[in-house]
Amino acid sequence: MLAFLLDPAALSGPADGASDMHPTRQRLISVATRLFQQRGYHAIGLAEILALSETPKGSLYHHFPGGKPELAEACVTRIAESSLAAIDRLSGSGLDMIGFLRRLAEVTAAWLQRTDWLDGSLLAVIGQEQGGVNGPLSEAVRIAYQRIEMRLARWLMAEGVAVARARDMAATIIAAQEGALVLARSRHDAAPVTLVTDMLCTMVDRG
Amino acid sequence: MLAFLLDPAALSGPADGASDMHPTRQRLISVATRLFQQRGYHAIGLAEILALSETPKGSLYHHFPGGKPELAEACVTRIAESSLAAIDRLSGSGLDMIGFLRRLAEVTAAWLQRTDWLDGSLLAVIGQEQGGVNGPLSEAVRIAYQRIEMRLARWLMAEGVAVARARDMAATIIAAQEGALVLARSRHDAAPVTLVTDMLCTMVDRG
DNA sequence: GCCAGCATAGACCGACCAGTCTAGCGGCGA
DNA sequence: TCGCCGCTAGACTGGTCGGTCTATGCTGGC
Repeated sequence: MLAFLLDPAALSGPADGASDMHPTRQRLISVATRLFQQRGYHAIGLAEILALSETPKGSLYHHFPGGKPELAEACVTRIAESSLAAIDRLSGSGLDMIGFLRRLAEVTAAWLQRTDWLDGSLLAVIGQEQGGVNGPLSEAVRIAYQRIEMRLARWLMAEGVAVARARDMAATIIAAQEGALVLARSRHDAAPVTLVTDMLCTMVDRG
Repeated sequence: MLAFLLDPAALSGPADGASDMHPTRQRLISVATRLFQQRGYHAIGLAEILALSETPKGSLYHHFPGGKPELAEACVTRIAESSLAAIDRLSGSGLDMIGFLRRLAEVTAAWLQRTDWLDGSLLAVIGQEQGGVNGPLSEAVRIAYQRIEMRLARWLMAEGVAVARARDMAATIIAAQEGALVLARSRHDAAPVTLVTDMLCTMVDRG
């Protein structure tokens, strides 16, 4: 979910401990992530990824022998790690829970508008497309959500929320944000993000 | 969103005023809806739809001259109309708002488990895949969400909610439910649906 | 300078895609 | 009985898909 804190700029930011990654690999993941999160996994052909990233096909299969699925998996993992880093950044910035949620809504709304509603949640779109299919890709999405949820819960616990409740609240926050994103993109209107955030704030407020 | 009240059985139920529709057309929409909501628009080939519905290609293009996009549009519209009918049915059954949300959660959880997490929200997956693309298909999704939201808001108003607040609450309910569905499918666990419903109930309770 | 390897480069392939087209079925009105 | 027409039927096509393969840089260690 915090996935949508990310824009292409953030993707190549220092938050990702990926400076040691081969530039071609990095470029492929970056371009593929953007395309996948805009139109999903199946709608994007390798040709488009290769053209936009100015990479020949041979390089793709050198860095990702598993082809398209492996590349998508790398994108999912990358999004997860960037999200974890974003949570850590916020948790170290002195914001309380309400402040965090408000800030998240601001960033999300700005991102949606800036990308002209083109970008969406990579995890949501790939997760939905893979559906019940039990492949490594849907497994990667599941793990990504789980990791984000746990990190979020850990922070909520540090803010004084009880253990069991923290897990539940984290899942609720992620679900509500993802849904708001779906609706906001369809309507070309950031209002759902704000509305959902209001609700989350009262939830957090009451414990 | 109430989209997910629907399973294949419900789709061919009497709730749809489509008894006058040509059986082939009906069969195509029914099968295509199920496939699309499981794996999205682009992952499903016509061959699969035709095989499962035992329909030759000529018939598809007879009933849907616009081809795959027109078929998908019909699926979206059908989902919207079934959702409206479902809302009307519930609003006439004497349930209060909390009762409605609880019932929705029950039905959704049961549906997810029964379909082994294969089925998802047609509107969400197609909306995400189409992204910012301004085609008739994404427009159909937008309109579907809008119609569902308005019908839901109308009912909330009948339950005593103020006009402006009803619209906001309706959007929030849809967003939260859609997000819960995304997370639940990925985790193969209906808990997010319950969690989100708890939050929605307190929202509705406080007005 | 030379070799070894990683990495680039893109021609090429069979499979599959959505969509077109012609042919034929079957029931109903004249 | 005949002809019409809504509908079925599926062969066929051009294009695109993901993936493979061979050839060619390019560069750091010797």
